[in-house]
Amino acid sequence: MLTHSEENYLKTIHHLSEETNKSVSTNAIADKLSTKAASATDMVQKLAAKGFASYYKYKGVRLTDKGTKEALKVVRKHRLWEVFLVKKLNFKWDEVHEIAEQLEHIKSPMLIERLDEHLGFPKFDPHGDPIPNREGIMAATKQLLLSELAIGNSGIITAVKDGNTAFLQYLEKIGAFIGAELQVLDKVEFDDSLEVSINGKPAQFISKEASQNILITE
Amino acid sequence: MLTHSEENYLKTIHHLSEETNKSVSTNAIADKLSTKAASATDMVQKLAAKGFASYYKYKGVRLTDKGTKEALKVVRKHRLWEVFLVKKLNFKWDEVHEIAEQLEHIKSPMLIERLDEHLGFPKFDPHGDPIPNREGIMAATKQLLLSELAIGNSGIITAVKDGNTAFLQYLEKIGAFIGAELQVLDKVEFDDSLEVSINGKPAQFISKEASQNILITE
DNA sequence: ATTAATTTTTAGATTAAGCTAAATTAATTT
DNA sequence: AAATTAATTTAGCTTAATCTAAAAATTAAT
Repeated sequence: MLTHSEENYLKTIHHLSEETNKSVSTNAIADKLSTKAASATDMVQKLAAKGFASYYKYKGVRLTDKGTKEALKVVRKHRLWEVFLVKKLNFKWDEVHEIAEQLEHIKSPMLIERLDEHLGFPKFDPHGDPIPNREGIMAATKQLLLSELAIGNSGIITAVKDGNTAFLQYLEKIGAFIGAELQVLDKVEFDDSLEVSINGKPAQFISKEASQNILITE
Repeated sequence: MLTHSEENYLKTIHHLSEETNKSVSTNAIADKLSTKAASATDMVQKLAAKGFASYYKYKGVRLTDKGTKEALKVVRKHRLWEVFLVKKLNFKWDEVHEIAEQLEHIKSPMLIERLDEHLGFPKFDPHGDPIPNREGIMAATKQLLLSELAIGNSGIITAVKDGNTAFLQYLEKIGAFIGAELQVLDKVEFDDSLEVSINGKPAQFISKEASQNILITE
């Protein structure tokens, strides 16, 4: 059984190596966890001894498959709790991280499965990050801002960055629901607004500000 | 800020002295927490040093007002999470204790207030135990099933377990409203039905099934 | 390619929580 | 009331997670 601290280290190592797939330095870990390098070294050696990571002195760490699996379990819990806090308890998306940092360590496989069901098996958390499923598999697609989508390309709306009421009402008005397919038809040079079609419906214009607040996957 | 362990000790001391109002022995605490008396002694001294308890060697502990306040906060959290698990995640009432033991230590006053609201400000947990409010005040009595009430005793109807329409209509017909006073006059051995008076009205019979679906406080 | 600077590890303390075994105090029995 | 039993506390050890300071290895710079 993993301690809170072990889980935090696994999650951090996973996060730091996710993009690059390279081994992670103890200093980077210490920075991320606001602790000291000496502490990170200690823990990394412990995780390696338990088979969660492979580690060579002065060369950094990487997670083993076993370690990755555990890290993804924590990520899954963290992100599901974030969805709960936002969707059910009406927290703002930027208020939930610290509470989820605590909730992610609750140990009960049944709890997390029931929570997942209760939330309707969400695929993304309120920040747009994908939620790993029970097996640790998650949507591989990178999240983009609508504003980053090239002309002619299309994607599915997965989340909004700032979910303030006025913005959500605006989205509702133009039919831009979570899950809707959206294609960029053209960009207006003048104000960086986008001409888009939503679920094949007739074209609409979306302002630069709005397009930087809508998250999609290609 | 209290540690998990400190919170567990406060809760346990509170629980053990709740009925009798007498000081609690370190052995009783150790038993309840499945730990050793020596550990309980250590912690009790620490809690006393921090002003949460008053303790005299060989004489046992009692909580100070400050300690009681903290203990009740933990109890409030525990019981609200139990309601959440049963009402929202469909756990059975006897499956929730261990998960709530973990959830009760999550630190976020805002979280617990939002949860309370989300659950509709419940007054009792799924076991019938009263939930302290934000100020630590709670209904003095535990909820019982009507079927658990002894002959001659009376109580106030506070809730029903399964509130299906047919049952509520039946209750209405016999005048058994929430808040009504109900006295058990006799038990029928044959089918375990109860002869009761409701708000002093002429006697009625309530089936075993119905009596196991009505919650009362004495 | 040495030297200097930086990064990383090791060594040794510290704090919190727990344990066992021994010592002490309280309670019970004769 | 003294002796025995039981309850409680103290002393000293252990583990996990942290820290600081010193040592060692790596990287960068002249």
